Amino acid sequence: MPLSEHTESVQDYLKTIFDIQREHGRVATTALAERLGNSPASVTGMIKKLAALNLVEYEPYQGVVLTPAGEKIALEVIRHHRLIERYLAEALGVPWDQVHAEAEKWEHVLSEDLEDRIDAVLGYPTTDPHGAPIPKRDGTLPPPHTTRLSDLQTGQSATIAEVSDHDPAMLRYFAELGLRPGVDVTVVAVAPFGGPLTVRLDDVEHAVGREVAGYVAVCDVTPVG
Amino acid sequence: MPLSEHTESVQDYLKTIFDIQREHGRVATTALAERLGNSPASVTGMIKKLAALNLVEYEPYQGVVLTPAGEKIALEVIRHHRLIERYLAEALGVPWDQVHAEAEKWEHVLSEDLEDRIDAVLGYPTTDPHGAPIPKRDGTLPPPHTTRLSDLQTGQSATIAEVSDHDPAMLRYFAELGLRPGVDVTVVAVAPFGGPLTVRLDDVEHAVGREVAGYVAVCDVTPVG
DNA sequence: GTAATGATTTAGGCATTCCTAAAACCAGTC
DNA sequence: GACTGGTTTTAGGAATGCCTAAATCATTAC
Repeated sequence: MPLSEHTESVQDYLKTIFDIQREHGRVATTALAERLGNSPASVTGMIKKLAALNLVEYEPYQGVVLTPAGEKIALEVIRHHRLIERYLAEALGVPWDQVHAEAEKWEHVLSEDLEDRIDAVLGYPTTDPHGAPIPKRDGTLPPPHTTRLSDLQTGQSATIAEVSDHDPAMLRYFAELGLRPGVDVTVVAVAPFGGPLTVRLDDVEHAVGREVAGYVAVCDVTPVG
Repeated sequence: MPLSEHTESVQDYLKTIFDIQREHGRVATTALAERLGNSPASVTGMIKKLAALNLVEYEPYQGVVLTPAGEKIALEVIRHHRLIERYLAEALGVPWDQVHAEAEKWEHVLSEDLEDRIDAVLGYPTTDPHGAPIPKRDGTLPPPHTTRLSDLQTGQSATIAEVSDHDPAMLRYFAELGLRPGVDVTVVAVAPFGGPLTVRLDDVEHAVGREVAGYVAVCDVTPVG
């Protein structure tokens, strides 16, 4: 039953299914294959194994959904991942845009005992360095953010709440811009049809009042005022 | 060439071969199999692979010796292992007799960057919590200790230098006795034929002057006076 | 010198997880 | 209702690393 009973592969599949499921509901084989960097054929094979373990519900050609058991494990893996990201950034000074890859490896070797120690040393944090919430030990996770930068009108202000860490290049881009969780921004201009927008960073060190443009619209935000 | 080019299995084999080689010179298949918990047949198979990679010299029926390339990797793995043990004990408060198992998993996922950060946070330590020396980045490692408790005469004093961590049960036993690196002891009695001996612990908290008997003779020591 | 004993290797298999190529399926278009 | 394009699954295979059982080797004892 515990996390450590499953292979790293299984853990990675469940974690990724959870991620996609939060965005799209049912998880298609191809979407999963793309995110994992495996071929669709391989994914089909593993899906059958997960279904046999009662970790996902699988209807051929219809994609998968996590069972409660699968979701429980996914949340444990994600908790490990985000706690470690936070720990690497805070205790070891790893730049926040580089912690993801490292955590990807460490999440699989973290014992429950060490998880508790790290959690305590950090003072029981609630988010990782990208702003994503850390699941509680009991599997509790707040609902996803509902507003993105692209939802704002020109002139509106907001606080960056969470930055996606799926694409390393985009993450580095955000880091260079100074666009990280906690930063206040104001929308200066919006391209038509939901294209790139320009924002003013209100209180970033070295960049007060600086304006940046580009594909920053995918950030989750908490609107201000 | 770098450590991460090799599988965890290969890393474990090289590390273990290095360990045994330090004690016994040439490494027999059976000795390796026992230490790794694998069957001798499996070990033969892997040895052939290591030989093909030029990491060991292998003469059938004659055991193996590490090549310079193999030794380099072994020392990197051991450096990872001991640095992590030290880190777990010092930064996360893991009891010193329990760090080994945890480090066994973590050693394989430590990047060079993180190795440097951990090394710096610890202030560039030279030994792990069992008293074993941490190889330097360039692969330097001091020669093994030459004196064991069992080499001492009744009445002689010494400082515990290193405690073997191969057997978890024995390690727990040492921890319970308070017999850890840095502790000063005096030999009170010696059984004949190199059997168990009795020592007085001179400066252990809660145990000043306490005497313990049993198989404590395997500890490495630095004789005093 | 030969025979027994223990160490080592070979032979044959199994589990995991991935791959490519080919077949099957599904949905939207004409 | 058949076609077509994209999605998904099946079929067949490869690499890794482990196992047991059976042969082979080396050494020690007599």
